Amino acid sequence: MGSARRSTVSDLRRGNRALVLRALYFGGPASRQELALSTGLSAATLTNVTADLLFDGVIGEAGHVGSDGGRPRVLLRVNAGHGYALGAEVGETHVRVDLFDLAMSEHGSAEYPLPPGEHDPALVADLIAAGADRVLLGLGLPRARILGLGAGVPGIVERSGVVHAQAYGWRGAGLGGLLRERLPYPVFVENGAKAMGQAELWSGAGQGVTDAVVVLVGSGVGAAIVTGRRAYRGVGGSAGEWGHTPVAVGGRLCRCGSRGCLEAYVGAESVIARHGSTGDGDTRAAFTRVLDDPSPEARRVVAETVTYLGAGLGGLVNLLNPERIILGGWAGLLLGAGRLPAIREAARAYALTQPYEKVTIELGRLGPDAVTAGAATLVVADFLSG
Amino acid sequence: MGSARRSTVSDLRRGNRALVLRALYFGGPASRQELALSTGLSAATLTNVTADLLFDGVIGEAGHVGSDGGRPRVLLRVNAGHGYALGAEVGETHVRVDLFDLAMSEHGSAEYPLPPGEHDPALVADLIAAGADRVLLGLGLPRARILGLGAGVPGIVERSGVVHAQAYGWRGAGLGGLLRERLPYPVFVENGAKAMGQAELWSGAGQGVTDAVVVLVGSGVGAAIVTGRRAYRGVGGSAGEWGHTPVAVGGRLCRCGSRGCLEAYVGAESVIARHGSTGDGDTRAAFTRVLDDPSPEARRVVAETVTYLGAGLGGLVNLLNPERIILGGWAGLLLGAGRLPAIREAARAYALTQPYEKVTIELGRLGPDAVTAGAATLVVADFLSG
DNA sequence: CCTCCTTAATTCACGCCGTAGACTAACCCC
DNA sequence: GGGGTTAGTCTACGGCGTGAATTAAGGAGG
Repeated sequence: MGSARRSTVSDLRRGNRALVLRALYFGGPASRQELALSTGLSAATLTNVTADLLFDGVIGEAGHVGSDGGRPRVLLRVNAGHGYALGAEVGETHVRVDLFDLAMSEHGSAEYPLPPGEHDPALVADLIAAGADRVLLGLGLPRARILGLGAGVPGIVERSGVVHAQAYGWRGAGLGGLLRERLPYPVFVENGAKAMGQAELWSGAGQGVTDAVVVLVGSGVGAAIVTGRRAYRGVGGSAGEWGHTPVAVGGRLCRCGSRGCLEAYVGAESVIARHGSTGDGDTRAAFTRVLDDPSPEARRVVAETVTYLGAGLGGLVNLLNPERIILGGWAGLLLGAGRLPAIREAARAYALTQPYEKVTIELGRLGPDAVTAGAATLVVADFLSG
Repeated sequence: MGSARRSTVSDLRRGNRALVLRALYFGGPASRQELALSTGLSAATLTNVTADLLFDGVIGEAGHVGSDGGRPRVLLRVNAGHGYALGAEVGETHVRVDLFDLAMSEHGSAEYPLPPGEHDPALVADLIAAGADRVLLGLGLPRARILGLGAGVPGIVERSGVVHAQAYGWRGAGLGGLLRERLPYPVFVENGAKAMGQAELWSGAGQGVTDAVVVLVGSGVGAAIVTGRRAYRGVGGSAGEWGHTPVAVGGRLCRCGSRGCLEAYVGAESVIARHGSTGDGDTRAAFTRVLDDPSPEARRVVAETVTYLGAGLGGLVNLLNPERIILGGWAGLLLGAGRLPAIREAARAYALTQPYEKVTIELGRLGPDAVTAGAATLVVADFLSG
């Protein structure tokens, strides 16, 4: 953030409107009275602002609340159906688009397969646009109700929506621009893992928390650093590349070419390889086999994985002093399902006492639509701040 | 940051006033014309706001600038002498207070020794207050010109000014409160390393940069993560504990009790110990001897140190994707003086290409008053934002 | 049923703000 | 010294949030 701009007197209104809206969105139903307290605005202003929001249908009344001899307070809440956000996921083999309302409830889904190895940006944009059209078809939503579309993609996303993803051959693919040409509503593009991390804070294991790190363990290892409920991007949009943090200088060779990366110890494929399993194509099944294998050799590999993961987490706790760490990603969830206490213990061993006491380490709670939900939160975040 | 509050219409003025002031402070002298462009405010508002600032003496005119046939532009600049900030440093053996003007030029200094091993918070607060009084004595500054005092202290500082520093036996020392009881102007307390990091961005090797990591290598190893020109604190104020990031799981024993911490390879004492020097008390001299020792054994130790430091830096680059990394701390400066290219090369080897291309790794530029200067920037930052 | 009390929400007059557009100031060139 | 050009100021206007007064909506007590 360079310089927060606030200039005209009507920006003031916009800002206060957003302030009230956010208070209602994240703080649940509340009366004008409570809102005045939590936002610091005067009762008079609250009447004005809420009148605006009510008129626009953004919020609605939600019953009264008892009185001790005075006029009862009218509860207000965000009208979940006032706006809808589209969330898209660009995966290895498919493109998927989900429709969410403001409460992040899903209202429709569309999925198209991608031809193997084919990730032409224009084709991807076409499929996303087609999915958006299809998912909206039949619902009869006026266009004004569609707040926008967020897309979660692999690789590094610059601020403008330009994407770099080696695996897809994208070197500066202008996906944001391509989507904006095709869609009549605002478009947001973000790295899928970062979007997912934001989703965990909005509707998963990080509800109520504003600063956290969401750790994603799959074949690769990554992290989404979330501050102020928003994914931290860094200067080029690549912040959160956690997998290639050196945890054993001169250690195991990593697929990135370096040595001793965290991913070379904790990534699913490394675990499988260290166990000596043959890659039969189904990484997930192989990983589960390692976890369930009772042989001492397998137990050693798993224990080592837990140790390295804990070391990595300890480093994160020390460096970032987050309020919560959320372990996710398919391998992370499988590993954490039975071994979360051991992971916590390993993290404690490598973290300093002070910051470790402030953090809670939890498992991610979001299902398979985490990426699309996260992408949709980009849209909702924009709606809530402007 | 939870929720940015902006409510009344006069907060709007305060915000715009601060916006203009910051533009002038960080952007150097500028005409109203240029300010209108850079802040987005209208020319009329700029006249109003600058008239206010001129009236208060916060800014002043700084000559005219040529014209190509039109009215010449009047340059405005911050009046460095309008306000003064006190910066205090609480060291192992002394307490020091420096006085800075808004341009961060030093205008006076006072230093008191601390009795060996004696760090009673009330005593420290007394000495800081005495130092502040002494440094102000004779300058005849009206109290309104003193914007406040910032204190850089060891350990973990909570938001309220409560300090935890094991080495000093401070467990929740209420230094902020103690200072506020003694001083008639605002008080800010922050970890010394974080304050120093902020200083490097304001007047050192990070000028013009808003997001950077300042790495401090001495006997201990730490980092100050600076985003938006402010030190990142984390949830409990302990963010930036970089020294105990595991870089060699199961490796060398660290004084923190864990194994394989970065500090156990890069910290000055570790370097000296690996070289086999005897600790003759003067760590600095011993460290320099290792650096200058031409023996193959010493060269190996130094090369190893560079490698581990590079690995750590690579991890930071990947995780945080900063715009700049500034290497500081006495040992960091000594090491970097001759070996910065090697350190950069080592960092490149452990960082991913994309984020490494966005970062520049530089040596810190601030001298011995870095901590007091940094502490004073806390005061100035407050002045500039409100 | 009516009155009094309490609390929530609204209305109203006021002062302040930023802006557009008209206007003045200050300089250059010829 | 007149025309041209650009910087900065002045004025009228509409919008905002606020405090104080006012209205709305219920409970308690008789």
